[in-house]
Amino acid sequence: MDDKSERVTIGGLAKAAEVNVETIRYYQRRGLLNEPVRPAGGIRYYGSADIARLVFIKTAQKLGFTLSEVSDLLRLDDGAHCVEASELAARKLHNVRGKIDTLKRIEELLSEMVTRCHTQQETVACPLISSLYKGVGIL
Amino acid sequence: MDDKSERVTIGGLAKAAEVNVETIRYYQRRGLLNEPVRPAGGIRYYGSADIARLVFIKTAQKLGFTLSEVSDLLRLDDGAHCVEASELAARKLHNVRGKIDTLKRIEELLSEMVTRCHTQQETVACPLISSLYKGVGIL
DNA sequence: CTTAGCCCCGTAGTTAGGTACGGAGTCAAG
DNA sequence: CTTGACTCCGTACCTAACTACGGGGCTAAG
Repeated sequence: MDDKSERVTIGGLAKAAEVNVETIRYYQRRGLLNEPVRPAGGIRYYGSADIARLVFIKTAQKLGFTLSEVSDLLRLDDGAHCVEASELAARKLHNVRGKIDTLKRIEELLSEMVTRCHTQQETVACPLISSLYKGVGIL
Repeated sequence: MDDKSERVTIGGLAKAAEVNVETIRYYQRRGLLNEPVRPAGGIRYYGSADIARLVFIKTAQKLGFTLSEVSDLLRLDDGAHCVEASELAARKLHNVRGKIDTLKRIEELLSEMVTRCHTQQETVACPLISSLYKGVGIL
């Protein structure tokens, strides 16, 4: 049980979680990660729970949660708030679906413009530039 | 030909293009819109070309172009650079498709998590929270 | 015991795209 | 000719999530 993942310095924690040292401090200032007690003029030591917490944060971020939402999720991590947590995720999911729809519409528009530029037959002006001046309807 | 869209003040231009006056000034500072000459201690007047330019900027932005890309597009608007413009759009399209793929993957993950929380049968811990601690593979 | 390499802490800067503020000058209606 | 709305200009502030810097202290290896 002499695990090296216990008793690491902030630099070791940063390496283990693949984040910047400054990022860790930033998370501490934001209250996402707590600062271990500092032994009177010494340095702070971190353990595997801190690494796990950083993994949690990074994962949630990858899924599109903001740091303030990550705070909320961490507060809901007490074994009694699964419903609230999943509601938060459901809202995020809704939000993600909206973004997908918007991006699909953009994809349509862009690919049509690119195609028209490519198959430029009789056209005088650049179809892409003209479209931008004309504006796009739904968006 | 006494069109009101000629000779409008910056406030009128802002109203016509539905942007903030400060935004117009910001675009001028960024070189996206030029400042008409100011008649010695008087005020500047704008015309329909300026409105068109703002429409162009807003449309390009909606399609996901950054203001610096919008600058590029405006520079390519001389009737001789359709190819370059469409290449820029093609890169953006590629980029949009990448974003869609990522978001679809996120959608999958989130909806699975939400479902597992909802149909929580024998599980002890919240499936969502557990997943966040475990991390997600591809992303 | 020295010294290189960390750690601590506070503050400031970065990117993107604006938004806000404030004092001085100007324009147009009444 | 006054008054109220608007313009001009510079500078500062905003969000989000970091990233950088710098002076001073501590720690571990040789």
